[in-house]
Amino acid sequence: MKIGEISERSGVSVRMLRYYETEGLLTPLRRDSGYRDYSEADVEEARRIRQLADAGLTVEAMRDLLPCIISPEPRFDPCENLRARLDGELEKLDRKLEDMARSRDLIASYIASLSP
DNA sequence: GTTCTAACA
DNA sequence: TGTTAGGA
Repeated sequence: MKIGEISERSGVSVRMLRYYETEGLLTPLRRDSGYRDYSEADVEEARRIRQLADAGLTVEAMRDLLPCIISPEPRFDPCENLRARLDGELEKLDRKLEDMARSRDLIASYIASLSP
């Protein structure tokens, strides 16, 4: 199928689908026309990618995680680092949350000093 | 009308 | 990420 169809079916923009390909996350075949040719499996892969992206994960993190989501059940060999990776992402989010909380308090104090 | 690459306000 | 240019 062409890029437009997989885009609609996966909810991933055409722009992002091309970007993910340059990052090695998706590798569609090429037709003689030069058009990308996606498989049915690519649709599922694209949907997984969308979920990870929705979770705020970077392409780098997705590269580690995607191989572990192939089958919802068995996740052993290639996924020893999955826990570590997710823990790392969680820590990154925690730090971000702390920074945002500080910004929030700062802005709140500015507002408070506005009209006494 | 769709897709491609490259590049930008 | 969107959008646009210029081709195919």
